[in-house]
Amino acid sequence: MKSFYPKNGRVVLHVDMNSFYASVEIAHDSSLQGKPLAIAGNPKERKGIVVTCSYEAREFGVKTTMTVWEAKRLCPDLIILPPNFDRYRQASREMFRILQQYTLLVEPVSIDEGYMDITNSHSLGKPVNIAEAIQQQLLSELMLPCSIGIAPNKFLAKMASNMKKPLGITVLRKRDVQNILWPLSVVEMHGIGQKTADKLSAAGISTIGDLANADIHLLKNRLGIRGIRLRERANGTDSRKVDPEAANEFKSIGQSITLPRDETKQQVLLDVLQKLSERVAARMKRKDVLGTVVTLMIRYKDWQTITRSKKLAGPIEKAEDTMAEAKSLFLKHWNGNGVRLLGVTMHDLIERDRANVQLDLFSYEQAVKKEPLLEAIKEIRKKYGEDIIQQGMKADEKGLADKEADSGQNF
DNA sequence: TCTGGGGTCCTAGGACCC
DNA sequence: TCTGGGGTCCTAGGACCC
Repeated sequence: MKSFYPKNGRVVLHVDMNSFYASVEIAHDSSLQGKPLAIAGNPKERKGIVVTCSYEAREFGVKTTMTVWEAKRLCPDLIILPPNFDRYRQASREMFRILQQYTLLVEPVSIDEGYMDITNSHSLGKPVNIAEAIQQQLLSELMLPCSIGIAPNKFLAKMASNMKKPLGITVLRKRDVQNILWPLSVVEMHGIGQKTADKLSAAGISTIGDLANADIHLLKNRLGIRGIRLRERANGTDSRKVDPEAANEFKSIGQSITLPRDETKQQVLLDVLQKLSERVAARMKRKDVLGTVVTLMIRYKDWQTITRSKKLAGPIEKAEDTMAEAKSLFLKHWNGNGVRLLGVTMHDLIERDRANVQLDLFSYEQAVKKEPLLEAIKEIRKKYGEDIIQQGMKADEKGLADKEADSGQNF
């Protein structure tokens, strides 16, 4: 019997939960079954946009990101529930636990979707049978429907899972790309939004097939390196590995909030900033990381949005430090106009263990300015032992000792 | 009554260094 | 004397996704 993908091919699944938040609510309260349901913020706090909705609601034309009043107009009987993220996170954990029963090569992408590499899971059966088993188990144990794409790489698996909803299973082989993918509009492609679609359209590229066969230099000119990559994807090529660790390597932690009304009072805004800083610091603490770049986001009442960031001399973790940086950015850049949204984000995160070493290197740099160099180096040695001191630092130590306390030195 | 909140990745210009 | 080019860091912002 021929294997599913011959010659070193891989078998990747993309599991995509169907209208996840709404499905979790229905699983939690069966009286919602079969009714038009939307998960949305409170319209009185002007956060009233639809985050997810049930398929019954979709039949009325209700869509994600629609305002609540718009959705209500289309579907007067629409049931609206506020999001319960703790409940969704719990359901998400249970869902990934099930996926991991099939293979440990599971890469969560978001709360409700993930990739699986089942290339070497022959013993579980054929890919389609594995997908069916996963879909059935999620449905019977969690009462949550999903769609699954089966393909030789992540991009095609993602495109495949999107083709049949709800409860679909779609196989997309590389040889199907021409027939199935190429006729579609470029905006259907994962990674292409309206802006990029407009740019492509201006260049005479409207279908995925056009993109697959477009001139490489033209794409490079218009879209940069993304253009090259998108063209490869349009040809069914994607070499990204399924990486179970990817979800743990997050790059930033931020909090933002849309204010109840456009706000011009400085003290009120600073109070909001304080709350945001506290929450960011709490999350950094929970994740055992420190941050070295802080970004402030201000959205004005006219929707104009600015971000202002600062690279710090050393990593920070405390709420008061985060607040101090956010506040100084705010006072420096706020133009006095009504503010609609404020956000605080920490980037360039490092794990606490490594951060401690870096903190001491930082204080070492400071110490260099005042103390004899070799003393400061000995201090650090004593604390961490020889091996933790980087090669470069040892090299620098020699040079520095010769020069005496040259405060311009940087590690 | 338009427009949430959490992210990632990429680009581009200026500073600075060699 | 009139003037290169590459690399990295920092900052701001755009595009996209769920």
